[in-house]
Amino acid sequence: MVKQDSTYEKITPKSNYSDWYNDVLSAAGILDFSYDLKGMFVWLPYGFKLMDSLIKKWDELFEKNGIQKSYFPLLVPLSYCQINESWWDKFKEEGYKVIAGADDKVQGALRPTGEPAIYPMYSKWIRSKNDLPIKMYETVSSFRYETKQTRPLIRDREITNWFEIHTVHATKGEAENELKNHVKIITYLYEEMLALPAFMVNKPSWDCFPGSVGAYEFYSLMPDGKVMENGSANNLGQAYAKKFDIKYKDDKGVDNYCWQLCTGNGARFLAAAISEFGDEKGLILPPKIAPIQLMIIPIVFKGKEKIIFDEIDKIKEELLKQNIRFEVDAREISPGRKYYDSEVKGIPLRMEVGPRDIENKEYPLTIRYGNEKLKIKSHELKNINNIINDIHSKMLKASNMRLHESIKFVNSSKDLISAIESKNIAKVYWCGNQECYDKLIALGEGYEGFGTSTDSKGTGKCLNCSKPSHEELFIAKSY
RNA sequence: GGGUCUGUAGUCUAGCUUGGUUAGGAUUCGAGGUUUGGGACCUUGUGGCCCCGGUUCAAAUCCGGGCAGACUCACCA
Repeated sequence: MVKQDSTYEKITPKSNYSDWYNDVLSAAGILDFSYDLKGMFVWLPYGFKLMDSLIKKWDELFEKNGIQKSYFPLLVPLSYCQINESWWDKFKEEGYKVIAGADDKVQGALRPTGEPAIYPMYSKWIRSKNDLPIKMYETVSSFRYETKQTRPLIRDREITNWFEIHTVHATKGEAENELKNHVKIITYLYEEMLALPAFMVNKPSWDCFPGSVGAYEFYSLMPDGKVMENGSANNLGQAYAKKFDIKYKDDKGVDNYCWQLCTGNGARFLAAAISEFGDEKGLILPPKIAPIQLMIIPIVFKGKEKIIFDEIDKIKEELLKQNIRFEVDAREISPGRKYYDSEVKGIPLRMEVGPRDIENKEYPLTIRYGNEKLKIKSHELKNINNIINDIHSKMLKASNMRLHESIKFVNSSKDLISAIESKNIAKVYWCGNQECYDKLIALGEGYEGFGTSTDSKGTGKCLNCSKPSHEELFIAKSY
C-alpha cells in the first residue's frame, strides 16, 4: 500500500485488522479521517462513489416498493426528544446539543436516531385509515457522542449515509408483510451488490424497545472474529405509536394505535465488504459496487503513443456499449506504479494495452480477486460482463462459505470458548431464560449473545440448564 | 467512565535513555531532463520537533499541565 516500509506489506486483515483497516481506507482514497473532530471524517470522491453506488441501489429498491424518499431536519427540538422519556434518558448524554444566538440558547439536539424527528410529524398527519400506510425513508446522518472508541464507518460520531425506513400501518398483519419486504431488500443489497451473506438473526427480546414485537438484525463476521451489527428491521408494534400518539379512527370512529416498522443501515455495509475481501495489497471491491470495474493501463513507448491510444479508443467504444465502468490511467508514470494503485483501490479488473498486445491482438487481463491472469482477444471484449458476474459469484460463494464454516454448533462450555477464541461464532441451544443467557455470556470476556436463529429446526438441551429447547443462540464477541 | 501507550514535514521514520553542531533519512509534492511490460533514474527546490509553562548557560530530549490520537474494558448501530 502507500507505506514503503518492508514490514508494512505483511499487514493483512487477519494479522492486524485495526491497522490494516485504517491504512486501507486512506491508501485507497476512500476516506480522510484526519479531520479534527473525533469520529468524523471526509468521504473522498472515490470512496463516495463507492458509497453512492449502494445508495443509488437502495433508492431504486425502495422506490420500487413504494417507500418514498423524504427528509426531516437533522435538528430535533428538545420537546420532541422528551416525548419518549426512556429514549431521552438513553440519548441525552450521547446527543449533540446545538446552541445558537447571542445567549447560546440550546435550540435542539442533532438527531441520534430518527424517531423523535419523524414520529411527532406522523402523529399530526394521520387521522383516518385513508392516511395509511405511510412508507417513507430518508438517507441522513445521525450524531452520537460516543464516549471512547470510534472506528471509521463502524462506530462514528457522525453516522453518515444511513438510511432509515419508517412505515406506519393500520394492522399488525400489514406491518408484518411489509417487514418481509424490508428484509428482502437488505438481503438483496448483501447478496447482489456486496457479495456478502445476509446473516439474519432474531434480536434478543430484552434488546428490543419495550413493548415492540421483535426485530431482525443482520450481522457481519469481521476478520478479527467479532461480529458487527449491520442492518436491522424492527417491528415496533404499537409501542412508539402509544408514546407519540400515532393513531387513526376506524369505521366506527374508534381510535386505534398504528403499527410501525423501522429499518435501517448505512456505511457499515461497506465496512463489512472492505474487511471481508481486502488483502495485504489493499482493497478488493465487489464488482457490482466498484466505482471503476476495469482499469486500462496503456504501456506507452516513445513514438508509439498514437498506435496505443488509438487502440484504446476502440476498446473504449466496445466497453461503453456494455455499460462497463472503466477508466484509462494515462498518467505519465511507470506502469508498475499504476498496477499498485489499481490494486490498492480494489479495482476488479485491470487490462494492459501495449505495442506487444496490439501486435498479438490480445490483452493481459488481471482479476484482482484471486489475482488470476488471463488474455483477452479484442473480439472477446463483449464477455467482460460475464467475467464480472463470475467474479461476483465467486466472491459471494467464498464469503458465504467463510461465514458458515465460522458458525460452530457447540454443546459444551469448553467448545463454546474454544470456538469464540478461535474467531468463530458459537451456536448453542438455549432455553430462552435470561439467567441462562447471563451465565453463557459470562464464559468469556466480551461475549455477547447477539441473536437467535431464524430457522431453528431441531431440539436440544440448553447449554446452561439442560432444559429441552429448540431455540438456537449465537454467541460471539461483538462490536 | 476505567486502564495502557503515543505525538518530529502531506506521509513514514532516526535522534530522546545520558539535554549541547545547521534535527538526519525515505517518500510525497514543485521545476528541468531522460524514460515507461510490477512502485524508473539524474539535477534541483519547498516543507517538520502538538500547545503552554517550568528547570537549565542551553530543551525535540527532563518535569508539570493542556490538547490530539491509538489500543483495550464497560456501554452502544
